[in-house]
Amino acid sequence: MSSSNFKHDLFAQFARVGKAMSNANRLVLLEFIAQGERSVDELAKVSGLTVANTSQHLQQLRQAGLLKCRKQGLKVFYSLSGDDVVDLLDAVRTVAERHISDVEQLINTYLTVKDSLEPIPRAELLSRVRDGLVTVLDVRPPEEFAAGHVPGAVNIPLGELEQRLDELGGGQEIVAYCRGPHCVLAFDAVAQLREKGLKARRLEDGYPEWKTAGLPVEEELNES
Amino acid sequence: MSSSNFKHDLFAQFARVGKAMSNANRLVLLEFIAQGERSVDELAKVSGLTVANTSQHLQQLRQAGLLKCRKQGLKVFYSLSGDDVVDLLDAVRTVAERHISDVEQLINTYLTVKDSLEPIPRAELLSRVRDGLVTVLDVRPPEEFAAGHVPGAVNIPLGELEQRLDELGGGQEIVAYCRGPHCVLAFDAVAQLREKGLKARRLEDGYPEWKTAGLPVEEELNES
DNA sequence: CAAGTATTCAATAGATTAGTTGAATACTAT
DNA sequence: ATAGTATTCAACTAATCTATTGAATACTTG
Repeated sequence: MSSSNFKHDLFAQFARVGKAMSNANRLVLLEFIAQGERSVDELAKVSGLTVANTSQHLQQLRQAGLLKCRKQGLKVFYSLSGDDVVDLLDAVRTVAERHISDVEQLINTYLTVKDSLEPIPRAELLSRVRDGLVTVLDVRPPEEFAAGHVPGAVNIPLGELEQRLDELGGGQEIVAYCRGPHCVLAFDAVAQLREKGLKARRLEDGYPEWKTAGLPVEEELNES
Repeated sequence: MSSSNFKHDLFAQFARVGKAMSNANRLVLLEFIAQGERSVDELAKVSGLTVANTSQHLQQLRQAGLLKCRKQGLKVFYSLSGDDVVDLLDAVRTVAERHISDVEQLINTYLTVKDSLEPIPRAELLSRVRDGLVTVLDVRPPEEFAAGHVPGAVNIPLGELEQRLDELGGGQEIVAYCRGPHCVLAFDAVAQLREKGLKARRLEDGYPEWKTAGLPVEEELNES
């Protein structure tokens, strides 16, 4: 039967996408790349992998159709091959969150205060920002912030949060966000702020999701 | 750093979902189960795997949060753990279709006539069915048809299509659908019908997607 | 052209996965 | 109880995947 061959071949192709997402390190890489294009050595640094290993993972992701790359001079920049990849990442996260009990457990164990896990929805944030009711905190590194961020957000990288607490206004609720829905930076930030007695929550998703949803974005050509 | 452990653990959980979808046979099983709950031996039959092997794959899918199961008497019935799994499957398909060139190639090679690949969108079908402009053909087995189908659809399983061609009305355009967006049955049906000189297209998606989209469904309590 | 840097390639060892086989378990019906 | 059926478990081999290492390639700069 030729059709059963077709079917099997077709599903084998789909499985390549699954296989690409079957490794924690590759998912970490994807999450970073979802911020915008990144070079191999940047990715190796942030992921803690060796350069050769990073390169191999990136090639696998590319062959599975999740990434594209662009060579400029010495460097090769990888980026998502389309917005559908962000959707795919979110679909994976959603299923994992809802149906794998270990995920909920993990998040609960990590966050000392249980309700800091309640994230604020995107739509709600926008209106509250306009009303000046909340301070939006972007805890990503300045480079990422400069490439695009939620309008009106204050950029304080996680490492500097403790010293720069005073920039966060007086007692107003703070909404922290970073890369993706489960980027640890935002979790850490919320945990730190709450330790200092401030009202803090996480944004429902991260920057890539915000952007993909077509919500307004601010970009800076010269870093502040 | 406790946070990097958290991050790694969390992504390892997400990777479980990817791993579950990293095997062609498991994807085939998922596609069948997306129709409705199925017992292990049914699934073993349609997938062509041994029962033990099928059981093992099903358990992996369950541990990854994609399936749930229910025991009734001797049999164990597996079903998707939620609609989010249908979304996940679609996200995988979408990425594969758009970004893996082999997929396009495969579909082109399989379908002799190139434009039979152009599927008709769901919304368009509904209005045309109401106007009586098209005949909708459901090529799934009668049991699946009985469990739910697109309103007004004619059920002719693929094997009987050749003998029952006369039931498909006079020269009207035929829209075939079956399980999922890439279920081979629909491709085969379109190919067969076109060979006989009939106007035939595929529905954009399959029955699970139709149902998940909240579109009207017809169910039969006693099979026709 | 030579030196230096970013990336990829190739080879390898250890871990993980897929599918097979045969036996064990859990339930039903006689 | 006993026989029969559906499913799962356990053990095993072959194949595949991950991370490491060291070398090769491609490009820029002096």
